[in-house]
Amino acid sequence: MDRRQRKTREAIFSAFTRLIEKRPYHQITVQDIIDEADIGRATFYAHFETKEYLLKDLCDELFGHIVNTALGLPHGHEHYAGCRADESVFLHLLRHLQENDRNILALLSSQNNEIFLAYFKTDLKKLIRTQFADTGALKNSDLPTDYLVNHVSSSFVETVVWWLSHGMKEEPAVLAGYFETVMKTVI
Amino acid sequence: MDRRQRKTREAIFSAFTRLIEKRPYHQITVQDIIDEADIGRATFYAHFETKEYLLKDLCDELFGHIVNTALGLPHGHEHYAGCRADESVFLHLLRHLQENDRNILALLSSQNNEIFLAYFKTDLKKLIRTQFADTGALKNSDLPTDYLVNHVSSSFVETVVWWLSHGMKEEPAVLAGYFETVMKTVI
DNA sequence: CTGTTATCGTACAATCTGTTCGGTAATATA
DNA sequence: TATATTACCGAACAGATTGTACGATAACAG
Repeated sequence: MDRRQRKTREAIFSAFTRLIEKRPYHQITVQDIIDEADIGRATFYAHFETKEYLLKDLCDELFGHIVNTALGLPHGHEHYAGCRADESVFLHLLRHLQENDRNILALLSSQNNEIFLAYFKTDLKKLIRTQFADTGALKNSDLPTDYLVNHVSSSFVETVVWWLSHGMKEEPAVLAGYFETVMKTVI
Repeated sequence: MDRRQRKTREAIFSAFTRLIEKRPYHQITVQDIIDEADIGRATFYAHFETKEYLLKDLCDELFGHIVNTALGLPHGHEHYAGCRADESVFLHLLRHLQENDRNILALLSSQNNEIFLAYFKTDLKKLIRTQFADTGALKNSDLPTDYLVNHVSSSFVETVVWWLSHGMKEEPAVLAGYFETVMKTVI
């Protein structure tokens, strides 16, 4: 990839992130992004068809990375340093979030979180399915697997949101404890 | 309230509902609503400051009504006819949803559901708080009440969405059973 | 019957969108 | 280093949307 392309793409991501921390997603125009990134109009459209595709690409990068480390798969980067073999996937994810790669927490806790959370949940479902459902780690096998996978993923996302909205007062281990308590019937 | 005002307001709600069943919320313009409702431009803005306030008012009407019947409070209407005294609040809500007042299910299952679900969840939280948290019906009192209320509300909303996305194949009683199973640790 | 007011129709400036174009400069490659 | 490629710029464009303003009309309440 051309160095100019990389720089422009990064400038757009960066500008978009900066803006999304300030105001809701749907109040941000392509014009705003262009101004903030200080690039030409045509250049933006050469990179992203619409604002929505920009959002999608950013989320793919952010959540794809986090979920892949949880899968133990490399993603162009080394494995997360503070990882311990014996901790649960959920604690692992929480620790990773706490590191706040690329200000991911600001995005999830901003007024817009619904939009980012939808992408987060999608990636999380894949993780839960391969990590739990496919390995037979779910209790209540009389309930539909789809329902259980969805329940676990949604609940974890909601746990993270609750954590953020209260200022992340709890340690990751404590929060993981909360989550595992309410999930006792399922996992 | 002036009869003309009532008619216009209803025409706007109706047009908006019809549109939202066809395409995503953020792809609907005020212009579209004006055309569909067949009213003057200034008339729309005399009723709603923005599209977002229209959404809010509609949701207040829809979910406020449903949640209030669950609370046993009258809301300008008589109590839900098929109500049985011994059934759980959740089963009651599901039955009420199945009746599909004002095409509420179309809204919740449309591509945009996130927007409506946020309002649904807000109203549901109030219900859960007064119905369970304040009456001491929640187990795990060592976990923060906020966290538990949020968990129950979110999980119920997710259950409804899962139900809708699969064509509502299950009877309300069966679905309520699913929900109560995964909630066994909490309620 | 009379005063009030919701609506209409039209018009308006301001903004945003997505595309086009020729010119410039950075880049990859040989 | 020389050359061909390509990403970027900046300006311009039509089309659509937004929110507001106005007088005229007709429905409404008392």
